[in-house]
Amino acid sequence: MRSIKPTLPKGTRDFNPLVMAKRNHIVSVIEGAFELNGFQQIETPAMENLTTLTGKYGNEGDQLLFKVLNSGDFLLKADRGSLEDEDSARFGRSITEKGLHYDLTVPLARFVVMNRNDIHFPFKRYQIQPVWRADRPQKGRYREFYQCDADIIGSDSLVNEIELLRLFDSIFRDLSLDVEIQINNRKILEGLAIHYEVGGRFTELTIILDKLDKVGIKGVCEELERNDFPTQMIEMFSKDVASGTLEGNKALDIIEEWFNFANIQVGQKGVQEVRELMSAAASDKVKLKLLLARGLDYYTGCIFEIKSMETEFGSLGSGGRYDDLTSLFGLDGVSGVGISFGLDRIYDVMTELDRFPETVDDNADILLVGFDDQCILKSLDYADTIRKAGIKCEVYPDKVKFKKSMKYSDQRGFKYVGIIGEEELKLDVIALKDMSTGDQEELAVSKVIDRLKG
RNA sequence: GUGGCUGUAGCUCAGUUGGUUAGAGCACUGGAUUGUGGUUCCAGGGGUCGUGGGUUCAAAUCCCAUCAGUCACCCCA
Repeated sequence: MRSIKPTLPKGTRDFNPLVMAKRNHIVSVIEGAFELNGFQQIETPAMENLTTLTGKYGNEGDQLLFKVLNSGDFLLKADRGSLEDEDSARFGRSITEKGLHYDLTVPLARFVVMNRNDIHFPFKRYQIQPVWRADRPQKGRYREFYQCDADIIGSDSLVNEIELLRLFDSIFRDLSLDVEIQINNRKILEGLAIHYEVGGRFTELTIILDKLDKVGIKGVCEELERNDFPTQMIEMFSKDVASGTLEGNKALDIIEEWFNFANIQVGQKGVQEVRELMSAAASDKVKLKLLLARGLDYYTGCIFEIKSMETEFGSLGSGGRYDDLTSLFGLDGVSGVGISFGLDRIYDVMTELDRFPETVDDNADILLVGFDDQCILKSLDYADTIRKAGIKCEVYPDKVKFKKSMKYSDQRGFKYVGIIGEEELKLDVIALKDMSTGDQEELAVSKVIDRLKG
């Protein structure tokens, strides 16, 4: 038979046992903190209807959705006209109605609306699941990756933002990662857009402004020009950058003055919120970054972003408040705020910095090896006894050359091997070999347990 | 969607100005050692040289196309 070359879809990965042990370590830290803070776990399907997913992430986002071909004879409902017109988007819509979820927040909104009668608000939920994006993969970017989300729905108190900031802080502390928690507020960005007299294009504007650190003032102005922002506005902006009004601690005061002067109320509200948050955050990790614009389209208030202080990497987490997400599904007046941890990037950073505890990949403590069928069966009995004492125990199932089972136990990293041969069987003992020293001793099973527990 | 780099054994890679039967390390199997792992020694299996075309007496090597991977941009966790 001709064999098929084994391959993985682009941007996906297998996780071997060692990798899983490390990933589980991260998940258990995050999950433990979520639980301690009273978040309750939910899970939603890998697939959602495209009507649920599309139009929530902006144009770019919609293009990055993985779509699932309709089952059965999908050509029956296919829009043949669009095929003739070579309109892939329209044709695609006619043969797909499901897609893999792009994040966990939109499914949450759908969940909340569908289950509103059974939910007690404020609803604190957490969710740890893979998400899929049809992006070009590169370092730290995958097409399938895990997000660990904690959200609070149905409360617009800033206390929630404060709690989530603390959660960010404590989790990254527990993972021994030094990060900066950058915060900003979309309302300030909106105010800035009004100040620069392009109120309707504030997301677009602020995404460009956000690149100031990266491409400099010249690069930003060029991009503003390319996107047809008014020349007057660009001049005003470069003047603001030159005078330093958009950076540093004084910036907030100056921007507030603009907002007061022109009576830009959104902006004033944003400044007020950020002030409150900064003073309550009680962590030196939290940094105000006035031009921070990143995050999905649906954010309306505070936005958060996690940057590693120790390595160059994309963001390790993000979050923000969204006021209107559930209204898209017909439920008004339910505001939510949430944060998300990027498991895969945290893994990559921790691997690069070698931050995993030694103990993450601890294997079973003892392997039992029998020489013949009778010995192997007897070792199953021993194994039961040993496991009842809370010791991880495995039985080698095959009758093979002893050397081979020894090699296996060495490779798997067992601390002890329990050998059961004819002699041992007769005396009802196990020849217990300490794999690190090579020492061997014949002991009754109860003594073996004592030894391993001690 | 745009650009750079790379495709040779399961993995990591070497392969000279194009030249006979394409190599190494690791991994795997067997043996030295039939009741003892890690070290060592010996032997063995394993290849459409990404794919298709072209140049040539001759292509892993040169040219073209294509596919795949990867990195960067865009955007994002």
